Amino acid sequence: MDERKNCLLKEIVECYIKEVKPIGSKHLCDKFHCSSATIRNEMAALEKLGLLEKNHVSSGRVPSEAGYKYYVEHLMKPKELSKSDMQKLQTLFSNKNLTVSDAIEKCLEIISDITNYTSISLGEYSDENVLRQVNIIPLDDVHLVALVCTDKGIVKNKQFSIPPDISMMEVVKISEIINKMLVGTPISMVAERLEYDIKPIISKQVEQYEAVYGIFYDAFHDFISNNENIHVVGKSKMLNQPEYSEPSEIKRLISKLEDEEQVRKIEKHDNRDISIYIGSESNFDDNVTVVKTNYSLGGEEGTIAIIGPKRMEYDRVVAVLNILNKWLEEKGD
Amino acid sequence: MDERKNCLLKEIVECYIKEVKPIGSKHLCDKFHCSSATIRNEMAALEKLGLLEKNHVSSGRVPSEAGYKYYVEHLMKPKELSKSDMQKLQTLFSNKNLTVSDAIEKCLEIISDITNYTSISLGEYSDENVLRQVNIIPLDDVHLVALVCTDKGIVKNKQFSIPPDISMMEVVKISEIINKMLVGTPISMVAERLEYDIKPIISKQVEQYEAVYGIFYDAFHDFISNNENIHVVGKSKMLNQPEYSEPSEIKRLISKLEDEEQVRKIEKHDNRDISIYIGSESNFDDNVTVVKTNYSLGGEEGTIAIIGPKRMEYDRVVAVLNILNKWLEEKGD
DNA sequence: TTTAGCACCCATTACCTTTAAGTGCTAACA
DNA sequence: TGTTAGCACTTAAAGGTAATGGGTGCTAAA
Repeated sequence: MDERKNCLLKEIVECYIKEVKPIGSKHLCDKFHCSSATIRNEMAALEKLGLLEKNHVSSGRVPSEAGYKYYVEHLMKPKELSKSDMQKLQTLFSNKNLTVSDAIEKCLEIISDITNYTSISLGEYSDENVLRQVNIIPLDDVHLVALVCTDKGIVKNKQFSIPPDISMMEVVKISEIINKMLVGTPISMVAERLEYDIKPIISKQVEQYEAVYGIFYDAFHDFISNNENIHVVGKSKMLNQPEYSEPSEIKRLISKLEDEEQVRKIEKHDNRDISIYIGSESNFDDNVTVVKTNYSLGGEEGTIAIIGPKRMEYDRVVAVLNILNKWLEEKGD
Repeated sequence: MDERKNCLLKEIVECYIKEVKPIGSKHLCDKFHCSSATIRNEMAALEKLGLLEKNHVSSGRVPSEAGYKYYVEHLMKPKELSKSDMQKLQTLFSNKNLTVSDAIEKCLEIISDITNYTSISLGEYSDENVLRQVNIIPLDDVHLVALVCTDKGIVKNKQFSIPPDISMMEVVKISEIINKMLVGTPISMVAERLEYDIKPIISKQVEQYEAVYGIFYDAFHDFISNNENIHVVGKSKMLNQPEYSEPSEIKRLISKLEDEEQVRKIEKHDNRDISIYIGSESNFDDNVTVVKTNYSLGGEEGTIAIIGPKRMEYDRVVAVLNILNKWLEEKGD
């Protein structure tokens, strides 16, 4: 890989990203001040290295997966964002009063808007959340709302109807015991401590303790199990990409994006770097690239991912995520 | 419209729904014990009545919008559901412990599953919800969670940071005033009473009352303005319909289904009947039919709508909604 | 009122040809 | 030794033509 091959590959990748057509040797003569034959020789070499591909024997060249990878790792430089893109980001940054989940949602919308790709978030409450308090709010004789609140301000509520042989007072009493003993426990540990620390105590003090225990178990369990916040924004954006001109391809992709199980295959990222997973590396679909980064914000942490075609505008996407990352970091601490 | 024309139209509509191909006269000879020429005469008559259409001069017939309408109003009979469909519904009905929004969501999933069409819900909290209590839960010196709870068990929470010159105690004090005065007020009226009944009082008792007032205003405002619960389930189901074989059509539809503003054009229905809006009547897209019904469940009321192609299996859809309706009614009261 | 017969219509398909874009290879050149 | 011109070759895409098949409306006779 000499200097000229690097330049050539860079040119071919970037040109292909723009034009979506296989690149022929003639198109590059001018830029490289040489004849098409010379370019062809170089291209043949790049193909031998596995960085370029042909669709058929006499077609122009297209970057291979390895070619894209080499490009993002060695050749690409993040791009300056346009004025209008920066403005859109500013509207997000200036909005101070968003809740965590709204901020992330808004984030995704803006990403989708300025990149024209699909964006997703995979979030969950972090272990920084410790139990702050449990409230029982009676609605009437048989209905109550159980409220679980963490010190990071995440609040979940669940409604219950209690069996007729249990008095509301007993439930409230137990909530008080929990408040005394479990406050400060990381939210992920609460279920366990409920079982081993609380259950033995209430089994002595309360008659129908199994039923009452169930209420609290459910309330916490709900907190934990609804822990996964998955959002997918801009599903239809991908359809504007020229690679989705075949109905069958469109259906395949849209169905995948609709299917939470499939989306969950995009695993969480584990650091703040921006990582790029191309095609088969994406773990989601061989025809897309997934770009990921991490966030940690107000007791929730997770991954933001952008899904685009393999010929994604990597330089812009990385630039957007860089800026977003900086913002999330400031906001997170 | 004599008896035979009715039969013929019914046959054509139902056949077209199954086959998705224009129906020619020959296909109906056997069933009607007459020659194709006779059928052709009748078809020409039905076309003159505006109930059938031709794609081009020598093609078979296709039901017109008016034809579908006549069919659903005069000819269609709700179908018996299959065993497996009934079983799927049973899994929904047997699940007792669902919250309102989960129940509706589940409902939509099952509808989409058994009809293979897209289903949506447009819900909002009903005026049956009256304010039950407001809680202020301090998180630390400057952060608090405001909690609004209605007697139907709908609970919303919102986190605030309070300005440094306001003490937490003042906020709590005002929450007590609100609890004394506003409990029992329909949730839609709270903002108004807050302005006219509460504000004058606290303006005397609290120094920085504007800021504190803002907190409660925001908390309630959020309750009201996040009032619209829109869910769309099974967007990709429509893509399995043979009418969506053109990329441009697919994009158009998916983009519409993704766009909340567009979906909102499907207006709320106002009674428990099942109503059918075909094509241009749908207010959403000329190429689809929207079937609507109403629900009222645990303090939330709204509309469930099914979006399918105009050649929807009306008889099955109506049957499903009939059963669902019955269940929602039982559960609602 | 129903039917057979016939002329006619047109979307779809298959097949063929042309065109344009591009390649690899060879041999000559600097 | 790297570069280039020239040439034979490949292929997808576009265009043109013809055949096919499913359908119609109309007329005239039963």
